[in-house]
Amino acid sequence: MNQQPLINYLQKVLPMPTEKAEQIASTLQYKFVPKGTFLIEEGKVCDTSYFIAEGCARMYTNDMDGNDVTTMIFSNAMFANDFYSFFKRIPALESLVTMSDCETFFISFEDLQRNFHTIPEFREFGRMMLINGSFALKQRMLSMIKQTGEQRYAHLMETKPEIFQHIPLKNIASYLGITDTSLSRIRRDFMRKD
Amino acid sequence: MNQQPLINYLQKVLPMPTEKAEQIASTLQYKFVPKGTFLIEEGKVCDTSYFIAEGCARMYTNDMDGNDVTTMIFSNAMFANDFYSFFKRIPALESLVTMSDCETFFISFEDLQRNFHTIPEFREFGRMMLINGSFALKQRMLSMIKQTGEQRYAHLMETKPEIFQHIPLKNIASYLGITDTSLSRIRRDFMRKD
DNA sequence: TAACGAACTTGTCTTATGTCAAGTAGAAAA
DNA sequence: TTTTCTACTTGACATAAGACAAGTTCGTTA
Repeated sequence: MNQQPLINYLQKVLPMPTEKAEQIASTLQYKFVPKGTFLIEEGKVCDTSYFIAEGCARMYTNDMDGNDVTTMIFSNAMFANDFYSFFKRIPALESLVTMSDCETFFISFEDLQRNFHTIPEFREFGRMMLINGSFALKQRMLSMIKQTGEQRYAHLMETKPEIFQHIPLKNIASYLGITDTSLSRIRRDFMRKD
Repeated sequence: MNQQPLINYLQKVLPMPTEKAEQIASTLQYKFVPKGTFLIEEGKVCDTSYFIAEGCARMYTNDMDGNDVTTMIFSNAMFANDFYSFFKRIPALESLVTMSDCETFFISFEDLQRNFHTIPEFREFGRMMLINGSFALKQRMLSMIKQTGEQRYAHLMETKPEIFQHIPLKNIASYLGITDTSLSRIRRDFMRKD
């Protein structure tokens, strides 16, 4: 239950004095979460927010044909949440499941609201996290328009190589917007190049 | 300078007493913006936020090959902004240009920050707008994964038919993630069906 | 040990979409 | 009026990626 990764994350998103970061960190509770645990379940209101200090999780939903589509991949030092369900208090449209044993710090909706009202830095931190999340989403959306599946794969390999150790390729494929068949061929071609 | 669309929008995003909405609305200033005006310019810090009460605008950026890619289309009763540039005080990566004469209400970064600190409802409104924006972005990203260009076109025709009167098809095509050639064929096939 | 199932690969064929180039139409400029 | 430009369309061909089906590999269960 080393809080350092959480403190570092808080300060990275919104520069603030270490004491403030420690104060905020102390409002989250440590929890070990084994592989295969659902942190968010589709259809239920998401009322806990998880910081994944160590480990890896996958958010997914089903499309009209019932196919499992990975919508987001969380790994070391990221906040995992369905903000839409969390803040609007409506059933989540997606599920979140751990893909490895995880070291997490969590906070309930109530405690988070209290923080919002009592710690201005937390408010700012929350805003920055939403803005950063939106930016990442927009970049990913643009990569769907501007790049090929192969380019998206190469980028993912560079930026988050660790996820390939925990997440099946078929799930990574849907995250990249391609089929598992295509990903398999892309990987074969990559092997041959190197 | 009828503020009603703005007041309606505020209350739609975050239900609040009409007096509160009117108070917030009074912190924005009316401005008529002719077609072809840049509200945000790539490379400059975005320090004004615009509510487009009436009219239509297009956000775009250039990809590596120098192609113009439409990243977002704003029309009646929407807030147009580059939050990433606005809140982080860094140069915008995109430009925003009006595609028709527009009736707008704008607010400066300073006034908005003041509102954040003095009007709790405004703070909540801002948070909700960010969350709604993220949700829309995620849906659009998923539509790039799960749907064909034709399906995305059909959806856009249903939800924002008005933009086809002001925005050239080539710009709409890049927004849909297809080429203008493909959009032209999709539209031809649609004509034949009906 | 054998059987099974999930993850992954590969072959074949199809399809959506892109690329490039030529052509049309209408508005704006000369 | 003629010219020019931009938006848009269309044809011919190329390519990325999907669909489907048949393996292969490997860990788990019986």
